Amino acid sequence: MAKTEVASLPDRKFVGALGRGLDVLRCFGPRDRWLANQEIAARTGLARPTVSRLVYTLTQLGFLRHAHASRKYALGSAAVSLGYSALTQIDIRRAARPYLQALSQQTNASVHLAINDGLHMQVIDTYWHSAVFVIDIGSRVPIVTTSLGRAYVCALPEEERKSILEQIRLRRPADWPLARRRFEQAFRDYEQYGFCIALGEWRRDVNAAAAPFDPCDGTKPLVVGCSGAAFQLRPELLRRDIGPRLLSLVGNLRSSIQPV
Amino acid sequence: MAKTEVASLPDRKFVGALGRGLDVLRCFGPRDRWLANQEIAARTGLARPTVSRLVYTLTQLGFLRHAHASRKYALGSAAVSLGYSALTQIDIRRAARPYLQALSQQTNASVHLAINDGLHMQVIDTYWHSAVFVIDIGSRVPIVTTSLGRAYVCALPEEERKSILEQIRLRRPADWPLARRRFEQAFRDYEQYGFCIALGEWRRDVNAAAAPFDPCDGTKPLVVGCSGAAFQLRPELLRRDIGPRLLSLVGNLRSSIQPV
DNA sequence: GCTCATCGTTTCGCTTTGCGAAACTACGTT
DNA sequence: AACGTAGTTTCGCAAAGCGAAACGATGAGC
Repeated sequence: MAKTEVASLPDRKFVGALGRGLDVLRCFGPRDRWLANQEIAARTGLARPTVSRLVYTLTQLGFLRHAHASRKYALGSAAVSLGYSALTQIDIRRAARPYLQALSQQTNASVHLAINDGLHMQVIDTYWHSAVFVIDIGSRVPIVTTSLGRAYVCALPEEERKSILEQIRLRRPADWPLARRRFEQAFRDYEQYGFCIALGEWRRDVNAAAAPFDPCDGTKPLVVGCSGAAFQLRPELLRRDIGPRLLSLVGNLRSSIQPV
Repeated sequence: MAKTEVASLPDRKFVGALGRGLDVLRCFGPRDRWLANQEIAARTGLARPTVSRLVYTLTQLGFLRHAHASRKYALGSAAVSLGYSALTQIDIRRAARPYLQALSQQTNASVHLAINDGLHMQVIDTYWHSAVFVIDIGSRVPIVTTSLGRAYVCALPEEERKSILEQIRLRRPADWPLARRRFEQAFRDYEQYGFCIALGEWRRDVNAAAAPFDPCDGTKPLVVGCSGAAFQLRPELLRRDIGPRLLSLVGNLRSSIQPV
């Protein structure tokens, strides 16, 4: 009765204190760069003294840093390090760089490489020409309304796909009917052409196409996407030109990492 | 007596289990992408059952992922996410991009933006022309032997500088006499010119210069550096041309973020 | 096939951790 | 000055979670 939810799960293997600490770290994001102790407590549902200690620990270890003026915390350099260590492990990123750059130049549009994290896609590399519409490295975009997200979901095995869609349904029941129809269309596109398209759904006046890339090493698929102003990337262009280019990019990428 | 070192520090505020879990995460790096349970145990000095539980917890939360084949672990997508969340918080990075790119083109050399993490500098953005010598985003370079590291240390307030140098001394007592002389030279450079230089110390045939940038918001200084083949970036060029360019870059950067 | 070695997981009892109510402190505000 | 608010510290106690040892799984050597 002391514990609220964990009581039902007497998982002896799970180290609670570590989980709570990581929950604290997860509170921080592009939206919430600086958080006070109490905001963290509110978000995580932890008692304030607990938060106080966790934050102290995380600060000691460099995962958080403290702004004395505002009495708030932000992610620290150890978090950056960790993320980059994680990043360099994705060596596809490095292999893909020249291809992305080339595609960006050929199409005069932005090109992105993204991985999945929960119900978002996280952009891990990007090239853009016009600075009008910028998704920088590190941006996160929703899975439902973007071509990046859809291509990812389409590439998943049946079971995982259902699981993700179910989570999306639960998250926003109101939007589900529309989202579902759109996704089914995307899935037909994917089966027929091998890539997905989204027209002005996430941001008005931004069209995009994306194709998945399965590294075939047991890890989750990555996605390569191309996006730009709607008046530039007309649906026909995306379908006839950009989409096939994405597919050929993915093909090149595959053969360039295969020998290794 | 159960605890080895923590016993002397009865720090009631420090949450040990969290610290241990983060230690596990820190084992992973560009060098060690895949680690087995026991390797982690060896590195962290934790008992194997403990590692087993921590790893289980971290995997549950997406910070590690498991390769069934090799029975090893690697950093997972949550780690990438966290790092990127941390990254986007450094908005100087975004502001600096065009300047870095321009400098790289002007000098035909590699340009880096780096932050400090412990006794290393972590590269958070990079531009290069020749692919001969590549420090990719996410690379970590030592603090002692690189211009990036020295510029950082030089820019620190007296007390912190001493603390870092002390750590370096303790880490590698044998190298200290040389490191010290080199650093003192770098410090004179810094005081006189505002930037630091390193000639072939970290990698033979690679020369570099770097200048610190203090964001003046209480956070640690960043460093901008320029490096390239020794035959191209001769000492005189670094001192007369590249160095001043770095200073002007830093100045531009400052004025471009000041209004915001 | 059998044994032995190695690595990972699970069990289990004991100690210590580390949680949370409440008290305390430090600021800012009315 | 009194009050409100956010953060920290105290303290007693439940239980978290650590580590020795047992167990299980996998692979090598013969």
